[in-house]
Amino acid sequence: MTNPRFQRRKEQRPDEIAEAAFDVFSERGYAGARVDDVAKRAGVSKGLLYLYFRTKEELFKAVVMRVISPRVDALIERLSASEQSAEELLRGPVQSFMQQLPKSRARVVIKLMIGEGSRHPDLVEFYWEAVASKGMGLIRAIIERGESSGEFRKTSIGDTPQLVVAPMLVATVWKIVFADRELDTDKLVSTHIDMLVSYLKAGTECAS
Amino acid sequence: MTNPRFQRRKEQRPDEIAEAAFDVFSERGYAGARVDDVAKRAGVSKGLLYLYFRTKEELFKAVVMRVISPRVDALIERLSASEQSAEELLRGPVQSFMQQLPKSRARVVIKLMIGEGSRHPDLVEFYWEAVASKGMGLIRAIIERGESSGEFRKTSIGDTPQLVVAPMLVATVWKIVFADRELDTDKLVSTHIDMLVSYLKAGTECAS
DNA sequence: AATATTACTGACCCGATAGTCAGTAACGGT
DNA sequence: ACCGTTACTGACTATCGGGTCAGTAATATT
Repeated sequence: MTNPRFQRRKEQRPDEIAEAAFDVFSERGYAGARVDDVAKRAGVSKGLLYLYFRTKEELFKAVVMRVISPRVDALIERLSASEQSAEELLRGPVQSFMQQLPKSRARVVIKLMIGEGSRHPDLVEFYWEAVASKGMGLIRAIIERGESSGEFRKTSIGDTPQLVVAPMLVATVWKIVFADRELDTDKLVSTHIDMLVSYLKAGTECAS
Repeated sequence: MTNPRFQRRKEQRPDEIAEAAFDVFSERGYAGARVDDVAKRAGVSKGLLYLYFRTKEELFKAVVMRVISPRVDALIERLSASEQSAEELLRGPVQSFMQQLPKSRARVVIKLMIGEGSRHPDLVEFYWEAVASKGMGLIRAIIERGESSGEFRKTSIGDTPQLVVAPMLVATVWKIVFADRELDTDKLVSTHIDMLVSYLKAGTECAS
């Protein structure tokens, strides 16, 4: 009846701990999360956690990087491989990505960046490099593709890609703050995309 | 040479303390702000602070309420008194409000709500009552006025007033997270309003 | 000038929690 | 079966910060 008190699993530990940390940070924010709780949730002692992550802040960074990077890279990959027209891209993958994110776990990262980013400048730097700038670049590229193919007229949207992404952010923030109060995320996004596309194409369908 | 060590200024203290607290919360967030620092910045002892505010949380609420309510009420006041058409309202006061907010001090309240709202449910409740629902109602009223006067066609924008306000939120969040990295707030907002209005009026100017 | 009132101070308390480390036990090698 | 290595434990320390309160001094009142 001597089942071992623990197992030695050097390989899996960091991932398991980061996963647990993600949950705890989601619920409590950075400052509110206790390292003890992270360890407990990972089924591990606090000492072990500190063996893999030098400080709480280090842990925080690891979490953000793990959750975000894969997602962004996957999207970029998918879109740049695609042969679709600009409008198809916007109405298809871009729209569905924007609809998913506010519901996904990743939304918590947005919360953390807004709430605690100012005290982790190098994390913001990383986020900018790995996420924001890539995302903006992608949007800009799509708009420009549409403009040069004649699908879209010339507008100033290309200069402010944030505009395309705006409803996603609103939906995300709304869910973070007002969780329960109903908001139809999908409709918000699709209405916006519809508006956006018709703005970009204005003058294409009827002579002004 | 005996200038008094302090003055008794019962009336002004709460405001001064709230003001200082606003600054400290801005820089550090709720959890990161030390009550000692707030007191110090207000030029007051910690004990006095606790004479006017029962807990740190109470202080937090007071700050949010002071900063937000006046602003919102002023806007509502101004708009409901106005005789302008829906389009004029959107292009005028609504647009300029949306351009101002991301630059104003009030933007920090957004940050606090997102970052720490989940641990202060009654504050979220207050914010919903005093700000969000009023704001959404106002937007909806403007859109509906435009629809019933024939300025605008029937769209689903009226159902998702968050859409109108989206670029303001994006600009605000952008400034919070990426402070230094340039973003032309004014252009972001004006482009969006332009897009919005032309979407709402589509079919009015050229037969489809 | 003496007294009463109360706005205000700051040293203190104490619970919470980030981070440490001496010791323990799982597992691979022989 | 007996090491030797090291992944792992959990009790401990140090510190930080919210909240208290006995005392002090600025003003009002007489």
